[in-house]
Amino acid sequence: MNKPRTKSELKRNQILDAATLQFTQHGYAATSMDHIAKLAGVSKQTVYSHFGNKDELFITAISYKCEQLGVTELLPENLGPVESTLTLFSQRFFAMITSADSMAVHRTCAAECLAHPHLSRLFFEAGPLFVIDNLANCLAEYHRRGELDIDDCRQAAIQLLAIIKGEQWTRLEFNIEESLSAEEINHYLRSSVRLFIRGYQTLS
Amino acid sequence: MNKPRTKSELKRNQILDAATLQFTQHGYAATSMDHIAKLAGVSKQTVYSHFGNKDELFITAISYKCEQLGVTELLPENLGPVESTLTLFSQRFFAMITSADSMAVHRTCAAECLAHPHLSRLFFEAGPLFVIDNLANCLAEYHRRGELDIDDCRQAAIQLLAIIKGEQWTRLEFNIEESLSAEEINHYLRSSVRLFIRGYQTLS
DNA sequence: ACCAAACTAGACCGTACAGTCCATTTTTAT
DNA sequence: ATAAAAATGGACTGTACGGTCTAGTTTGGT
Repeated sequence: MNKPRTKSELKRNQILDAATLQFTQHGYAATSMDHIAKLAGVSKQTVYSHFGNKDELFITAISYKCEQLGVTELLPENLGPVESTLTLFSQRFFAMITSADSMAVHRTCAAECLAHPHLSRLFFEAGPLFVIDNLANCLAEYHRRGELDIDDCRQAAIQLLAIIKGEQWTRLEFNIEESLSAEEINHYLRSSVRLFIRGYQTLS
Repeated sequence: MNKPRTKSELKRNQILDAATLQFTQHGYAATSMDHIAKLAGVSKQTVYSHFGNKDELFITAISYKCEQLGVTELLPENLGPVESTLTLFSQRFFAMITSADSMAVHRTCAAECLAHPHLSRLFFEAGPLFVIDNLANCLAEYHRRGELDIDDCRQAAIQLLAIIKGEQWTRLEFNIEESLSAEEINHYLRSSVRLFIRGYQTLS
C-alpha cells in the first residue's frame, strides 16, 4: 500500500483493488470489465487507459497479490528447541495457507494455470518455493547442531509442509462445508511435528 | 462403459464423452454447448433433449468421471512387510493422482467449487476421503500386528497421503514446466515411506 | 489563468454464447 | 408397414461481454 500521490494513481489503485477482489472471488471468466469499473467507482474508459485489456489487468492484479505472499516471515529470529520452533512454524504456516486471501489466490492461479502459466508460476515461486527454501535453511541449521539427522533438507522441508496442509486444507480447497475444529487442527499439527521429529531424530 | 443398446443411448454417451473431455480440459466457462455438440458429432438440439441445460450436462459429466476415481484398489490383497506394502501403495497412489485424467478432474472441481459445491464434494468423497479410509484400515491392521505404533490411524493415513503428494503434485497443479525426474520421484517416495515408518515405529 | 492530460457517461460495435423453434429426416418399436 | 419417438441442421432470440468512440468535464502542472 504505497502513496497515491496523484488522483490518477488513486484511481489506478482503486481499479487494482476491485479487480483483485473480483478475480480472486469469482474467477477470470466470471468477472467483467464493466463490473470492475463500477466496483472501483470509475469509468470503463479509465480502466482501459490504465490497463490495456482484461488480460493485462488480470495479470497485474494477481501478480500484485502474489508478491504480498512471499513477504511473511514464518520462522522466529532465534531458533530455540526443535519441537517448539517447528510447532510455532506449523501453526503460522497453516494459518497463512488457510487464510481466505491465500486460498482465493491459490484457487485463481490454479484455475488459470493453463491459460496463464506465467501467473501460476509466479504464485508457485512466491508461495511454495519460497517457504520450502525458508524451512530447508532452518532444518539445515538443526542438522548442523546435531538435533536432527537429515541428509536432504529440501526434501524434508517439503515433507513437513505437505503434512501440515493435511486434510483441512483440501477441505477448504473444495469448499467443503464441515471444517475440522480448532482443537482438532492443533492436535493434528502437534502430532505431525512429532511424527516429523521422530522420523528425523538423531540416533544417540 | 456400458452397453449402448439403442442409437439414442449411443448418442448420449458420445455427448457425455465429449462434454467430459471439454469441461475437464478447458473448464466450465470456456466450453460451449455448440462445441460439445460438434465434437460429439451430434446436433445441438440432441444435446438439449438429453440434458436440459449446460449446468445439468456439466454435473452429469463430472459426476460420471468422479465415480470412476474411487474404484481403483491401491493396496495389495495380502499385506506383507510394512515397508514394501507402503512403498508399493505410495507408487500406485502417486501415479494415480498425477495422471492427466485425475489432475484434470481435480482442477475442474476445485475451480468450480464455489459455483458447484455438490460436485466438488462428490470429488472429495470419491477421491481423498475414499483413499484415506482405505489406507487407515491398512494402517490399523499393522497396528494390530504390532508393527506400527499408531494411536490415530486416520490421522496417520492423512499424513502419509499428504507427504506422497509432496512437491511434484503441486508443480502439476500449477502447470509448471519442469517436473522432477522419475528417479527423483522414486527416491522421494521411498524416503517418505521411511520417514513415516520411523515416525510410527514401535519402540522395542 | 491556461492548457494538456486524465476522467466521465453513455452510446456503440462485433462477437460469442445459451437456449428455442421448426420443418425435415431417421430410428425404433409394434 | 406404419406411426410415434428421436435426431438433424439451420435459423433465430436475447443477452452479456470486450473493446472503441465521442463529446464534454475535471484535474494538475506551470
